[in-house]
Amino acid sequence: MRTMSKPKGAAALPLNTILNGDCVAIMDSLPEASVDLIFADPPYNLQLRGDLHRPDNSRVDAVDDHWDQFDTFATYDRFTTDWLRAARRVLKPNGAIWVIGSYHNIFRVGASLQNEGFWILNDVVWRKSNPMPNFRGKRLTNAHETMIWASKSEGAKYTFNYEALKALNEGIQMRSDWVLPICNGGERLKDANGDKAHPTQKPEALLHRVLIGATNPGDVVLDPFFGTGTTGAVAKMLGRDFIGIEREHAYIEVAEKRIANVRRLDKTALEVSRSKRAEPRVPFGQLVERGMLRPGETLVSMNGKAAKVRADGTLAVDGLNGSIHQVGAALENAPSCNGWTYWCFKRDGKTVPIDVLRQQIRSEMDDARPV
Amino acid sequence: MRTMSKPKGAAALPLNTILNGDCVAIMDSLPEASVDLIFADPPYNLQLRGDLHRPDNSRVDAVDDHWDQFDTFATYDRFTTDWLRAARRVLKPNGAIWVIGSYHNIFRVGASLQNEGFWILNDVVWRKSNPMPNFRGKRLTNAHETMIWASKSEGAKYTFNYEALKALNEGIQMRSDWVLPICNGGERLKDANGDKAHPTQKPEALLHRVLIGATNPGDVVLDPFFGTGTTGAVAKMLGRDFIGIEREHAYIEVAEKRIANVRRLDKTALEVSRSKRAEPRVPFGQLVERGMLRPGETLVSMNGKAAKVRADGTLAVDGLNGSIHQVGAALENAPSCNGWTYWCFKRDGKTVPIDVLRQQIRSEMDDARPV
DNA sequence: AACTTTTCTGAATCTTGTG
DNA sequence: CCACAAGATTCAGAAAAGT
Repeated sequence: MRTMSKPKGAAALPLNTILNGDCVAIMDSLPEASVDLIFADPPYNLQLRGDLHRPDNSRVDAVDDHWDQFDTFATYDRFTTDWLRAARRVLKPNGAIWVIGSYHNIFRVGASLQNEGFWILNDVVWRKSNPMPNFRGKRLTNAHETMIWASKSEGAKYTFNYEALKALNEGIQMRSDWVLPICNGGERLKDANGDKAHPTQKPEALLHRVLIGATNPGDVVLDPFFGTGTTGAVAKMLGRDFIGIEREHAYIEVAEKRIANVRRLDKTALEVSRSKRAEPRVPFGQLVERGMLRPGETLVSMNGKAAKVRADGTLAVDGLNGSIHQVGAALENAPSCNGWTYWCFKRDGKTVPIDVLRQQIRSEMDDARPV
Repeated sequence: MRTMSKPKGAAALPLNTILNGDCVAIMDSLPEASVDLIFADPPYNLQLRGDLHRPDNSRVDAVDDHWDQFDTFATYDRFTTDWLRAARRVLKPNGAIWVIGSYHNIFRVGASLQNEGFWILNDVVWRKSNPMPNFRGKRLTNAHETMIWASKSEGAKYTFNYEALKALNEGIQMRSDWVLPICNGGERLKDANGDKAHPTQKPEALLHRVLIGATNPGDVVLDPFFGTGTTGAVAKMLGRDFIGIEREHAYIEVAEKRIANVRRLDKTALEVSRSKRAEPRVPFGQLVERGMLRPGETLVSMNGKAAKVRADGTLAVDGLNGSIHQVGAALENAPSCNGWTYWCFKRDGKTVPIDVLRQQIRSEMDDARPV
């Protein structure tokens, strides 16, 4: 009696297939309130201008695909509202949605989500361990993307596997910031020419965490911007069903081949290998920002040298300035110097190595360890 | 004649004071295009329902102040648009704004910023090293807040002290995710009863990094939601001027006392590492004019290319001639080339980059300049 | 084969001054 | 407004190439 235990209309769901076409039209053709989770990676509307070159003159292969072009914010908002409405219709009352984006689009997406009645549960920051730097030194390294997790409406009973995520995080409650590398290496899909098959392929680790935390085995996961099928691959691996929607034939072809090669995991295989984290690096500047040392304060070395702390975390001593390591090395006329053990500060008449302050910060960071 | 050297209307700026009242009305009363930076920590529109209790049944002291209550998203959007418009008017053309918020309000704030013509430069995640856990285990630990950094308009020349932030981060480009502890301990201001004076006091370390990175000494920083004055305290310490606006008398009282106790840092402590772009431009021809290089002399590149110096400060190599940059770019078949680091000259058998000669000229210029 | 060095690349709203 | 030229600018990790 398998069909009887399923909700009405579920039999019509095209499970574990990729549907080709516009996601709004296709979602409208699916039965109402039929999927448990939606994961969406919509176009970011990057609005890039000219070319960008690295300092070594190589050209950055930017996202200039036609599907990321929108005339105005208003056009993008209409696009967003349209697909969110269609998505909300196919979502079960206790279902949830995850949307990923960058500062180019995520604020518009978030506002639209709220306007359409979704209820935001968390915003989750994907902190990239290896982002592309800012080559021209004109802004901060754009080192993260944002995901929004929302239930269909306020008060809905969404799925949240608290203990599973806590286990993934070595027994500590999972935080809203996730440190994960970008997708490259063997995981990155290539086309026939050896070029990347999709400009913005997401890492499977990201989807792994989302699906473990927000779905149960057997749940139906819909991805309206399927691309090369990371959502489908991870869903299959974790024993969830998926429905993919994608406009580009080329991406579908790659995705189908990819997913065919995925093996559903048995339970024991679900264990994740985890590497122990090295001692986190603490920039000296943080001691200044946090008021542990004051700009203008004098640091001294064991052999009587002295230097002044500046507001940007460098040291200055007659004409010379640089990092704690550089200034130490220069004063000692040595090729290198560990500034952390070289410099001391004075408190209550006592001379204390600044490394003590670094240890203090590290112990605070341990409390926050996100992995 | 102090007033004559000041820009028009600047005399009217109420520097280093806290103005009591509604921020829109007060900003409208200030002269147009008069402040360099705005830091805003607007109400978060938290929409908390009822009380929250910890597992041990103690009550969480939530933000339920009357100033954080908005009926609907539309009401909040109107409020946001109103203060952003007023803020944009008082901002100088090359000024910038920072706004901090959480998932409750930041998406609406970000969309409004874009709608009003601000140009987003980065979104910055403040990752809290010691956030409040999620007691119910129903969501992820809300471990971060989001700041949006935007210029007044696209293409504006905002202030960004790239080198100073890089120095603060021990020589590595500053990223868009900042790990800092929340404000507690001695920094957390208490009222007469020993309770926290303000529910959402921001850490000074956060403002330190913002002001070091996005302002210069002497700049005017406006905070329209001043609260207990973290912005003012850090601005004063770092030699920036501030203007605070706050509705609640109780907060103003605390802030004034707090800021009075802050000492301004002296000038040497405020100096930060500066970008090469700020250094004076030296034409290559000057090296020839001064006899540091002789016409007819051969320059070589690291990879073995050679060119001859001509009397007018251009280089020549078989048929080709032009500036040190143009010839380097042509020889390397590259879009551009920094001739100063590309070309070397020979002295006493050693190969030396011509940039050394430029540095020599620059240091002579420093000696000649009155400090 | 093991190890070191070089090369390559990633959702990027990425310069500034002069004429 | 535009065109042109000077010249400043990158981090982590994997793959490829060299020893």
